[in-house]
Amino acid sequence: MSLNKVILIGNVGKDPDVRYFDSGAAIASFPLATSERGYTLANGTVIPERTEWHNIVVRRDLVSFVEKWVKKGSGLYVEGKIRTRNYDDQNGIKRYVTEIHADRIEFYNNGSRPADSSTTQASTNTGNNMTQPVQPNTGYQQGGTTLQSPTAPFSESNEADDLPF
Amino acid sequence: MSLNKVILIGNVGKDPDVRYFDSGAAIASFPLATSERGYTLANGTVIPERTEWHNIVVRRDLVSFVEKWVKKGSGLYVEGKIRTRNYDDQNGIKRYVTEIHADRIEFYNNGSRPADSSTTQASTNTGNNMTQPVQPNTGYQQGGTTLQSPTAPFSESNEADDLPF
Amino acid sequence: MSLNKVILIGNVGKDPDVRYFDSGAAIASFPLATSERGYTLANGTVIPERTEWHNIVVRRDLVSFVEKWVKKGSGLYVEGKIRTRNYDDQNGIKRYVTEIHADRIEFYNNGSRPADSSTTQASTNTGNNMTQPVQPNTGYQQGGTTLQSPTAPFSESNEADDLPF
Amino acid sequence: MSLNKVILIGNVGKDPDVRYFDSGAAIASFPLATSERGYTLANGTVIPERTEWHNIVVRRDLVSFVEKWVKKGSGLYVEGKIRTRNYDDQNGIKRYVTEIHADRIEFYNNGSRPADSSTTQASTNTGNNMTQPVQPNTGYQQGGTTLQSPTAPFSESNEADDLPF
DNA sequence: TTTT
DNA sequence: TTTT
Repeated sequence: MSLNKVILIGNVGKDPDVRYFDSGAAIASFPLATSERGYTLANGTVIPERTEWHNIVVRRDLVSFVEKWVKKGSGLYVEGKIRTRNYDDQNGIKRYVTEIHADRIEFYNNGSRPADSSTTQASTNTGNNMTQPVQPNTGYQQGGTTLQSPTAPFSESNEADDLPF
Repeated sequence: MSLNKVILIGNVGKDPDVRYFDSGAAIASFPLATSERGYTLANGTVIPERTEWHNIVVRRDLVSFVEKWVKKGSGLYVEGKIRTRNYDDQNGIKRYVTEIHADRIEFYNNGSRPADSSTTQASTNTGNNMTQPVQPNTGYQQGGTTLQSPTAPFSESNEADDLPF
Repeated sequence: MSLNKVILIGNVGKDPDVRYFDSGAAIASFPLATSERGYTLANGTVIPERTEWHNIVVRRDLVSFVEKWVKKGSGLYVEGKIRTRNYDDQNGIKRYVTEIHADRIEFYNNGSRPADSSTTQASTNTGNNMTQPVQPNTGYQQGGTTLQSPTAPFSESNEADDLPF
Repeated sequence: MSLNKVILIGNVGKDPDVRYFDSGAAIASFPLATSERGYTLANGTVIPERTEWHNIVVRRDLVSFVEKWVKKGSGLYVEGKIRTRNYDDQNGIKRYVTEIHADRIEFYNNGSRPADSSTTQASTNTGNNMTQPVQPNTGYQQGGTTLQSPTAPFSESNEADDLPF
């Protein structure tokens, strides 16, 4: 009986870092900022704006989407789960990093049109013989039965799960 | 083992309808629109934009917040649950209406400042000796106006925010 | 700027109804119950348990998963969006039905093992040369680039969107 | 334009740590485990069960609820937001800790009755002249103990539930 | 450190 | 390091 669900809307702090492995697996990562606006209490205390930075990690078929479309400054909707991994730093001390493993990423309109969870899947599932827009109509999500093709066996994606980042 | 959770971001279709009852109870309701943007398929088929209208229902202490701040056109973040009620129409036929009973409402910036789930509760808890902004800094959720009582001033809660634990 | 997101955990009220169309499109639907438990107020008033029924609608690649695994009584985690459609009843009166269009379905352990959003996608993305378990390890979700195969063109899935159920 | 939302269902790893400050502020914290079940890939690779530990932090009026009811082993539903804070360790090196600041906590039935987001608020708002159950009927959320004031008894809010609007 |  |  368990659920681990994260929903974020925020802005990308810098261009994604994308890495490919010999196994064929790939991983992308980038920082995403969410902000709480500041306010003033009744007693005059000023609570300043506060920005939270999230480490977004992307695997499998989401990687190519991120590599192609996500840039510094992009406004994104991200769904995923929390994962904390640990590693030993240069002093042999165990350190922890918490990341958001994304299952779904959508562009969250920078001023223009609305986005919706439904549209996303639809317009995503294209990208073939269609002329690509300068910005994607929508987003992307993990999943899909056909990922298990011989050229991208599922086990690889999961081996990547054990990589130290 | 049950969960019934709805998260919406959209725009208010018309000014809320607010009703008060002899019992002291109050209820507010208004339509909220969420939109999926349209797109064009690879084969040229045009899928038009689609707007979904949700009946938002508000009770208890959220009512006064809605009455005061929510207007036609307001951009809102709404959390709640789905409820379908039925009634007999003029022909004695049972009819069903599905509504979203809101547990939490926040203003979702119309172009200006960001909002965050945390800020909301804070700046909501106003209504005392504080000069009211023209638009609320934030939103509201079920429960909690009385946090800003003299015995538990809000600033204290926030001082705790800086404690190393 | 829009979001329409529903998260439900509940039990299936009866075996899914599955329909196939000449276009190749398919649709499955079933009722899902979520329950609020009853309680007694301080003044002695008894608030009884309340069950909410949701109309779950499933399309595309989720259909075969549902047809194969989902049964009356199944405990499910469902993510999706709200959609209200209308039709004219036998008296020519416009009637409305609100449905949850599922983007993701997972089995939510009936007493046994925990489920998690991540696991789900993983164990789902198999189903090839693997011997099938009596009950799936997990669930399923919409998406996947390769859905747009010639035998299941995307436009068909969307034509189904206009069907009266 | 920002959202930072976490939804967890899991089990408490040890009894909460509760601290009170001179200011009157209080804070509670405890670890919560979510688990992904293991599975076997088509190629025979065994992916073991994986447990994720979350640091839950609770403030304000949620603290007393946690102190009273939450124990090691408790099955909880937790809603909140992600926050990462940093501090300098004994070697003067900056370290980071990511925590989930809870806005809402509910008991998630250990085998028995269902829970629902609505019920929660209701049965929570007790703590007056009512005999307390051994385990709370439900959960709690930020804000709102004072709803059960004489001028706004909870039963009234619920009578409104039956009004045709 | 929890649960199944 | 992003956005407003």
